Amino acid sequence: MARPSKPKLNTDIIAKAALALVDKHGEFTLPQLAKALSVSASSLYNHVQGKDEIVELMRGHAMSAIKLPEAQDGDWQQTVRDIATAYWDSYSKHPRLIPLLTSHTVRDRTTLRVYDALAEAFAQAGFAPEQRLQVITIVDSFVLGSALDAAAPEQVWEADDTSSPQFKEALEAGLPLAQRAEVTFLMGLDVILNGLSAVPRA
Amino acid sequence: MARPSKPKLNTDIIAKAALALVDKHGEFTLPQLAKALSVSASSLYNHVQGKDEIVELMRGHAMSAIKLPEAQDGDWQQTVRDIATAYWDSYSKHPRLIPLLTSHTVRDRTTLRVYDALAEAFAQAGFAPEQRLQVITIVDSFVLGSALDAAAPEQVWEADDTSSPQFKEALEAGLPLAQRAEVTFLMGLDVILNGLSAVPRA
DNA sequence: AGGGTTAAACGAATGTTTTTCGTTTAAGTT
DNA sequence: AACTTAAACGAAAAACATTCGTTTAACCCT
Repeated sequence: MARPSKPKLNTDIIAKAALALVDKHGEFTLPQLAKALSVSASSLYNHVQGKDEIVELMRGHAMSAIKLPEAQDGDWQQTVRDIATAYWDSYSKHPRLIPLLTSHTVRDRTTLRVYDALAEAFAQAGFAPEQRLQVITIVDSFVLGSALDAAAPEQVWEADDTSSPQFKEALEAGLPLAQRAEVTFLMGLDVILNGLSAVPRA
Repeated sequence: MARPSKPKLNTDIIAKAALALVDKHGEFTLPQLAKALSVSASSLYNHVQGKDEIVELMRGHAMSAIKLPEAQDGDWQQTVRDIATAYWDSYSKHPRLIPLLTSHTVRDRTTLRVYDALAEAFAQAGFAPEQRLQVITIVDSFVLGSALDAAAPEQVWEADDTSSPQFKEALEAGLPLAQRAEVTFLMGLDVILNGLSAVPRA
């Protein structure tokens, strides 16, 4: 087939199809993707540089859902909570994508806007520039780590005979998986926000 | 060549060589690894099931350095800090390994012992079993997220013209990369420990 | 001591996967 | 109308993970 009247592909179509594969199987290959799009694998290279770029596109797609709260004068804690939650929500809609993202550094604009918004909120909270990068990193690390945790299936922690009773007890008392990740994330976020409010401003 | 008088390989040798490759390049392939060991790729299969098992071996190798503090009666915060720091130290010695680990669930004993130790400390701190799993997860998520942050090269956050002034300011004021990751981790850990101490015990 | 089984290397071969290249032809541009 | 660019394709190259059959040393057992 030669050039079609209407292009069959564009980066958006590619990203969406790849994301569907990752959601379902936790990974994707170019032949798979090409098949899902009824296209030859080599055709993909008319739109992307290679597989890595497709991963980046998926990040952008997953992150595009982020609705950042507009800057508020009032409660910086609530603002940070809103940003971090929106961030986490986007990640956790596609948990199996996250492992693919971690090998790659961020260049996606939507993602970078999150840091902008956090920087503004923390500036408003009175953190000096030197501290600002640190507290942003702390929140970012926690969000990412929590999302990874959400990605891992329940059997992450398999206690065995040698495990401490305190650990086994905790495992048995744990919430059902469905809520666990989100509830724990929200609790951890509160813990961090609480802790941050006690940090002396340089 | 037939069977050699002295085996050229064992799982330890393989893990160490693979880890060296990952430290240097962020990934590894069996041909690469075989070459580094002056061995044919197929020979590796006499010692491991496949590539996945090599990743698990690397996890074990990286984690084997963890020195858990023996249970202390006194200060649970210090105990948790010691555990989390030891955990983070092990991870961050091989930052580029982490992305490879995140797609895999944990079965390594050394790693599981960390959760045992955390469970004991939090039990001592008065957290009920239902809360215990949550606070463990919070700390675990933060450690993992921070280690990932350490893996990302400095250009993680590349401000551009559209970035907020508060963010650019923060980037410029940031610590040099060498210390940044560790200092920020320790600060975040303190923030979390502080926040946790304020959580009402169920 | 000898005979049989296991272990550990190899090279060759298989089946994927990622990527490149040349070809075709439609769309857009001057 | 001619030229350039864009978007599909198939063929094929390059790299990877893995399997298999072969060789021979080491180990175990009468």
